[in-house]
Amino acid sequence: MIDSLLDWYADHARDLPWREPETTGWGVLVSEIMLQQTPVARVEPIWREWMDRWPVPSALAAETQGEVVRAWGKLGYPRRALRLHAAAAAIAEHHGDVVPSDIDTLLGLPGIGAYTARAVAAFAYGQRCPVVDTNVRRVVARAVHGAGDAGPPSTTRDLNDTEALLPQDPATAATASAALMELGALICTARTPRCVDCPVFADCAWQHAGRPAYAGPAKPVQKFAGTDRQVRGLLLDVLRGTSEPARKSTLDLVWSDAGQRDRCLHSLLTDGLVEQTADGRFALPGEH
DNA sequence: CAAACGTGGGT
DNA sequence: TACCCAAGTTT
Repeated sequence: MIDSLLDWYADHARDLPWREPETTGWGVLVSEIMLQQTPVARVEPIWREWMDRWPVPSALAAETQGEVVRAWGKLGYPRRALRLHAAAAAIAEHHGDVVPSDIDTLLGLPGIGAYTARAVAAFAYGQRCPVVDTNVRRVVARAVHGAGDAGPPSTTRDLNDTEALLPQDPATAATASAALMELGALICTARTPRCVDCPVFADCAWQHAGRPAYAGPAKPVQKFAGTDRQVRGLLLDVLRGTSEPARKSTLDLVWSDAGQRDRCLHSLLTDGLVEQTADGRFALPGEH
């Protein structure tokens, strides 16, 4: 199964810039953080800007938090920008401005969890370690277990299942990890899998089982309209758009419910995404 | 472990 | 038009 997957990947992998051989560990790390819960198409232009502007961790660390949040643009989940900024500072300070290759060391950095640590180890440093994201979990659920979709995550089982698929050679294993993710992104998709084009079709347990429907618990659907997330986004969007601090009265225009609006502004202050100036206005952090 | 956390494109 | 969903992490 892995051999046909590798053949397919060699022919069909997207030409994503962070996959170029010359990409540094820093480039890979930035891409992985940006790609968390965020589509490739939206990440690519921002990633290019960041690499031009901040080619090494210390360059990013030298910026204010506010400038980093502004440059994050509308990628979403802007706390990622703050954490990446903090990770860059730690890498510059404690790791010689080079992204660590050790998984446990990576896990100690802000914003880097089980997925991202292994993705960096594999894709930047060619290590043989299971890289489990939502794509891989879905591919494994179908191709290996014959289920219609992945059930709730189970860290140990997911890691073991994925590790069992990896070739022994580290560099090939890293490519296989990328290929599993690519298959999930392009062919073995969540909604309408393109099984007619699948390189693993002949070995797929889901096909052999007659493509049974997903039997597990329903996945919770995440609301957005009217939530604090939307209001926080609206508030932050105002501050990203101005170099001058904004008055409270300006921010009040983005949402009619005063209680919710104030709660959200307060949570942004708590998160460090917004700061209040000496004269009581509001701005992105570190820019006044 | 569940819930919070942005945003916008595809179906 | 709604709803689904996208390379997760943190609390």
